Amino acid sequence: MGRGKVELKRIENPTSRQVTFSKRRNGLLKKAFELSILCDAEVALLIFSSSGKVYQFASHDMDRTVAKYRRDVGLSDSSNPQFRTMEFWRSEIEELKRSISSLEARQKHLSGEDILKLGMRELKQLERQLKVGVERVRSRKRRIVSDHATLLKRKHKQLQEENTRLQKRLKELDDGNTGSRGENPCSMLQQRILGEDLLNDTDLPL
Amino acid sequence: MGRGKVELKRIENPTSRQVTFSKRRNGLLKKAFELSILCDAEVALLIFSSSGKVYQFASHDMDRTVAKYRRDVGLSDSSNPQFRTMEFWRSEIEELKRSISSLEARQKHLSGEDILKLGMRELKQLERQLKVGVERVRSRKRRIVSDHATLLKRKHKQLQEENTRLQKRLKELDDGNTGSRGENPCSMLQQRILGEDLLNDTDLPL
DNA sequence: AACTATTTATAAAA
DNA sequence: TTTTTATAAATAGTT
Repeated sequence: MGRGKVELKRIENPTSRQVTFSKRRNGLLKKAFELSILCDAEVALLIFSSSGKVYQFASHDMDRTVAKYRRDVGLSDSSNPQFRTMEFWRSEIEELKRSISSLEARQKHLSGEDILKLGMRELKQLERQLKVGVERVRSRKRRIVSDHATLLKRKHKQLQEENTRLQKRLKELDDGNTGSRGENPCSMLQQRILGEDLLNDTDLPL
Repeated sequence: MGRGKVELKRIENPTSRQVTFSKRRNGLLKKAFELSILCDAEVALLIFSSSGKVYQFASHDMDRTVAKYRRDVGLSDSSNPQFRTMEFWRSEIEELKRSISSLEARQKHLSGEDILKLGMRELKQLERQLKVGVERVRSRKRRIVSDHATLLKRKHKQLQEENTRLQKRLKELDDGNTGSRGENPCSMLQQRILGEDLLNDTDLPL
């Protein structure tokens, strides 16, 4: 990504190596951050410049992530003195994980996934529940639209009133100053400006 | 870098989150590797997918790099192994609880509850998803009924064939032994008995 | 640190 | 997942 391709080997020129390090380090840290957010991943990144300076990113907590890594990869010292306490927590966690599994299963069912093993009775119940959900969502949507329409009507009325007021005032001025006929162009201008102001927050995000 | 800009927040769609994770993970690992080569840096990268799978890159050696990091940064109490473990479990539990909360919230939304704070866009998406769910459930129901009908047809055919066979045999016996005419009541009996047997498991639980 | 011409990465779709 | 394609991002070389 740049004026030229670069081959994958240590950059010999110390200056450009330093510059490249600075740029790419930032890029890498940024991307690590993005990955953790976008994909809900746990990411830990350690970078030591050749001069020994540290740069780091940890989505959760460096120690936690490293501990997790050690657990997954290597040694498990189950002969720990506080093994009992650990066991307690472990079971606590197992229970939480079970809760999550069942919630996730339910979630899938509600999305119509993983329903091959369900019987007719469960399917009917599921369909009923989904219909209720759809109806509630629709109802809420209707309500929002309706509320918004009411708001628009009110603003519209205000606009009309203001408009009438303005035109009246202009006509008074016009009649008082000159005998010229026809619309005063300023009335149109005023109307437009006022309109833009009042309409500022009337957009319904669809 | 793609067909569209993407905002920095957790990707809600699980499929595209997985796809994105896969791509970006590879990208991140590649860039970590490149940085270590090009700039002669020591880089360690740990990535845990939300499903718990680990991916790692270490230009030198994970433990060495982590140890170096601890020397530079973590001189605190957190280097105590027991403290670390405790912290690890604590944060693990907190994260699980957070997951449960968010799953429960999502569940409520899918049931049409707690949707007052959702905007029009979210509501639309929710409705779409619910409709997809309903359609999938209906489709599955249709499939079950259809399969069941097929099964019934097959059994029915078997019954008819068996019936024909039995009647023929009875007629042969009848013709050979007596000159009496009319249906032999036993044929009806046989048919019923056989029928009950074959129909044993043909009930569709509705 | 800024500026672009280019190369890369990747979002969306298949 | 992997491939393809259109675009968004990153960044190499330059100022």
